[in-house]
Amino acid sequence: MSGSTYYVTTPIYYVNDVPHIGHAYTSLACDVLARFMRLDGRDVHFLTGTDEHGQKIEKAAAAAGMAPQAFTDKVSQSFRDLLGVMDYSPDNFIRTTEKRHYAACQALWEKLVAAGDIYLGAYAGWYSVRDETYFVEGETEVGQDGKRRATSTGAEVEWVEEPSYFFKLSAWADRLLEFYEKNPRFIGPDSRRNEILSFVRGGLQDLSVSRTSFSWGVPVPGDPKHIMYVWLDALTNYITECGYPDTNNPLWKYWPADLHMVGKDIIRFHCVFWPAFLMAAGIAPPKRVFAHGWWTNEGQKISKSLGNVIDPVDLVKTYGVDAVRYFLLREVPFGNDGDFQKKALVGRMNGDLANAYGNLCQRVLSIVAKNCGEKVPPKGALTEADTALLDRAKGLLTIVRAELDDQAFHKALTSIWEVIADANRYVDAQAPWALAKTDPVRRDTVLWVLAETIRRVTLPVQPFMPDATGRILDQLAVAPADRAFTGFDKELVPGTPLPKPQGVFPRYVEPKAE
RNA sequence: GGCUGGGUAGCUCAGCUGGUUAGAGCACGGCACUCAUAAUGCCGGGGUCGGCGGUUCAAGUCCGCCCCCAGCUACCA
Repeated sequence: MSGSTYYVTTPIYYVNDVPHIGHAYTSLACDVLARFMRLDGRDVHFLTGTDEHGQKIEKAAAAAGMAPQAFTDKVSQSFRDLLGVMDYSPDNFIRTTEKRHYAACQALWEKLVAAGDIYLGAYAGWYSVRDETYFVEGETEVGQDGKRRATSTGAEVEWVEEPSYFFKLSAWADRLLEFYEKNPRFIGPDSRRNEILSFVRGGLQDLSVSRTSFSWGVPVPGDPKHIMYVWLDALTNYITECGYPDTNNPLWKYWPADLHMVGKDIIRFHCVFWPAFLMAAGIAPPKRVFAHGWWTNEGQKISKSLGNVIDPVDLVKTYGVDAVRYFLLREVPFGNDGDFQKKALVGRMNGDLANAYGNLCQRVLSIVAKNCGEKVPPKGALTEADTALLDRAKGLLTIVRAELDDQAFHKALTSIWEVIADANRYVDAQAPWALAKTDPVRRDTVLWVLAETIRRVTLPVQPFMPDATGRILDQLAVAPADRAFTGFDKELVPGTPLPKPQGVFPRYVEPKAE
């Protein structure tokens, strides 16, 4: 386990949009995993980036009077800005407009052609000249005048066929089912796995993988009128990063990816199309794809038209990055949809962070500071209560590791906070302030047990709240090198000088004026 | 319509292969304590476990029917 590679990816975000809570959520989950695995000694590669091709971008750029590349240079910046705001730690930020990505896409294409999985056919659909786009049957309706129109735009549509290359996806259904069977962890959570299985069991159609209706994208080798359609372009970024087609590239060691984190809307691309492409090209599919849910805002579906889009930058400004990170991963079972409520966020901030965790640190560290000469107190003989608490804290790393292996962030945090609650109970039961008068030796041991418990609890919280936990570990004088999990069993050494304690998780008080 | 997953305390949810008085967190009420960020701890109220019927010594936990909710049922990133 230690030293082994861990490659985790976010989807590449389409730059047609500005970053919202959904983007932040996906990347946050990846960031926590990446940070955890690094602390756990893994050789981590964490990739995020932007998808910058396609007709929408081409048109948006034209509308802005800009060249497509200049346009995407500009709008992809907001996604790069989010990295700092949310404290993400990617190893690279990939863009589909990079030259190496063109090379990778074209190499993959040629591999698929050589394998006989791509053929030239015709893509047919209901085309709206006005919208310059195709609609599927279900997106259109026939009016009273007998004419068929796009339901969403009201524009008249006509049946059009254009030449297009197809990928023989229909031939891959059985092999995909066999792959799912042999790799039960390939799709998470289980509910999504069921959906994908039933979808593939229902049979697959060949997939149109090129378009001639726009030019902003990767040209098809040997037939540059054709531009690769979204699937082949976007998904390929994951292997572009590793150097494909150069499997001697040092980064190739990270493939196959350990985890593609995605929103539930793009699970099919990742769980059906992508492994089929890869298997057809003789490349190993990723080990796992996990689809998380969506957020609603105070019970309402989020949409631009409703004007209730949640801006992660605003959240961080108001509540702080650690609280936002904690809330998003603690409030909702990861994989489920969740409802974003201010009062729930404030409840978590004040209840879980300020009252339970922050106050535990503060009450313990301030007694230590006042009674133990601003040093780690001496550790005497341990009672049953002492070892019971310490043992629970010692067990956390194994528990959190297992939960994160399943992307069960909420369970990992719940387990940690149970120990925090135990520690608060222990403080009350041991009453070190009373021992100060009767048995200062025992008091010191109690305080040592508490400080050591805080240290053990805090190490696995680091990936979730890197800033606050860093400050707590500073107050315990834990050396940076001992904050990785190799330091988990390095107990606090009595006599180590400690800095003056300071609150780390302030209570959130609603501003007076709204 | 079909498929899948759900309907358990005010809210969010745990309850594995059926077995003592159905649990947790939050919210609410009372008490204790005072080291601490008016924090913490203890106690308590509150549930026809969607409905009806069945199997069983025993069902939230199995079977049948019904009601309700969510997701999926492909070319939009």
